[in-house]
Amino acid sequence: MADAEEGRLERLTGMLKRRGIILPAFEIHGGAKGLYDFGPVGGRLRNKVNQAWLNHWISMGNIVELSCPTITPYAVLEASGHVGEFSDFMTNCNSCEEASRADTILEPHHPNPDSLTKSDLQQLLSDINPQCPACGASDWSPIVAQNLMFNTTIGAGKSGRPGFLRPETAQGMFTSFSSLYRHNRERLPFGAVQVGKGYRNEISPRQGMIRLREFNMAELEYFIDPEVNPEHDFSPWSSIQMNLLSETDGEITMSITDAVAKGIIRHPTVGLFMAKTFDFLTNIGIDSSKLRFRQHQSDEMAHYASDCWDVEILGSYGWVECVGIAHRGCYDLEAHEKATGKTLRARREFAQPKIVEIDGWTTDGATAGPAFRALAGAVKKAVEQLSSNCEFPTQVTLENGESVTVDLTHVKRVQRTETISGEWYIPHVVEPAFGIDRIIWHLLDHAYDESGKDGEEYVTLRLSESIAPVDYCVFPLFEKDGMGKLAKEIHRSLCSKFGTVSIYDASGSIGRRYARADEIGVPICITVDHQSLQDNTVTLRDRDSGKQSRISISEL
RNA sequence: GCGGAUAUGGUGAAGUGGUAUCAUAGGAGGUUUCCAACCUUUUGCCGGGGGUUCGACUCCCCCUAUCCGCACCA
Repeated sequence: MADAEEGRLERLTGMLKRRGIILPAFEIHGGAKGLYDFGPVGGRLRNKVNQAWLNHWISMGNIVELSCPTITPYAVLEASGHVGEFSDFMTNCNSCEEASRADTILEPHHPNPDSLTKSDLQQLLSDINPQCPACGASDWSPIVAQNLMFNTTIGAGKSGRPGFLRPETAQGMFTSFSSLYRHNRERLPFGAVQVGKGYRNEISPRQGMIRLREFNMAELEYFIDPEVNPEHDFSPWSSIQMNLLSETDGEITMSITDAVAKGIIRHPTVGLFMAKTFDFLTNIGIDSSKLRFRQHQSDEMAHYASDCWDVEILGSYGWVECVGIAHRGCYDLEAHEKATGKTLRARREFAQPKIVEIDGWTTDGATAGPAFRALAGAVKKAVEQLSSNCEFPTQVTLENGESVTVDLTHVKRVQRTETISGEWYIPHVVEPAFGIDRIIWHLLDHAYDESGKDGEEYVTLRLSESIAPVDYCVFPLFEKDGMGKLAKEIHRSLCSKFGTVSIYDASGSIGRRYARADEIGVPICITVDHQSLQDNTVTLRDRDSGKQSRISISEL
């Protein structure tokens, strides 16, 4: 990176701190790695970005907002695969306090200890009781899962259950599937969104806002029927050329519309969310020339995913992944189904009901029960597999390999016609996942303009009006002669409007006040001057053009 | 986690074994009829903990944080 660029990064970081936008957290106690504050200006900025994001998706009409806990029971993240995929099992030597990976110290005693569950690993550790590689003792503390998730205990003492701070917001939306399904009148497609905190105990957070231990994320889970070919209207994006980095075609410039038509984007719904993500990011002020979609390589994707595109944004740290849009198949709902035994499915009605002739056998509980006792259940399963022309008595083989003789007194003929009107299936999910902090970083990076006027050093933060943290600054040209009083009245009246933030500033020269406002990206400055006292008008000064216009106070 | 560098007002920097200088910013007052002007005045700093020393911001050790490589990044 060029030296000039590095200097810019330092000046930008300094400005963000000085102006109360983004600051290292807990700094008076020495700070904490990977944790940042959004300050008096940044807090509002973050909130507006979150709101813009929520509104963007909820306006689709079939997407609802959820808010799930950040504290998550162990079982939930075990089902999702995070415990297994995301952890190392650690144990401490009780003699020398040295921490070791349980699978590593058991390697000589098991072909693949990495594949064991926690309890199996604990069992093996207790059985073998290997020597500590550091001190030679054989005294190990119980195995604990240690991974990128922050673990905690839900409840106190012996009744406490293990849990984690969530590493993503998605799982709460999967576990709420039944409620979502009912709310949406059992009709797909529908989606759920959630903005909130996620936590990952990164080994080494870096690059300021880019890798955090506690971060703001925003995820959308969009549930679809895999057998329905969606007909999305891509016409709004047909003439917008996007930068695509395709797995097969490399770097190309093409509209989303064409990329879906050509199959480069493998699923139309993934394409739709890519297009809508592009709209969102450019609407809030990301420079579209510094935005690209990068398709995951097949070996880079999770095994269950069929297509995944990252949105990468170019900023002071190079190209950074800020959004991931993944087709996750039925992986997540299926995983929670398996773990809980609950049904997480949607119903699909057939165009024509299927008529099924059932002709076979089942057991007669009154006779088979006493006859087979504990085996009766298995016998019933086996009998129901028999063909309709079976003759009794007959030998059936049970699940456990045992063979029993079943005669006619144990069974009943089943003959009926069933009409099956539909079937239950596990919906597929398309998941756009946004790193809000990274997006905010790039908004600031792209908006930060030091070009100034006449070559002087002058900073303007050219934030989009939709996310600017402060909407107005109100200045009296001078505080005397009643200008201060009138300006304060205007300021209070603006603040009382829902969702509007105004700053009153009477300190320093007018030029200095404009400069302060420009540095935090205030789009409009309102100045009360002598004429205001005569005719109740004020000047509006536009941040980006510097142009002034005069309007009546009542029109504000 | 490994290697290297760094840590001084809000920000950016200078400096010293005897408590600190500069620029800028902030507050108050004055001046000023619209883009960091000027005058007066004022506020505020040696990351934390140990050690050496009569005395440590300065030297040594540990910790924390920041930056740069490497490793890690579902």
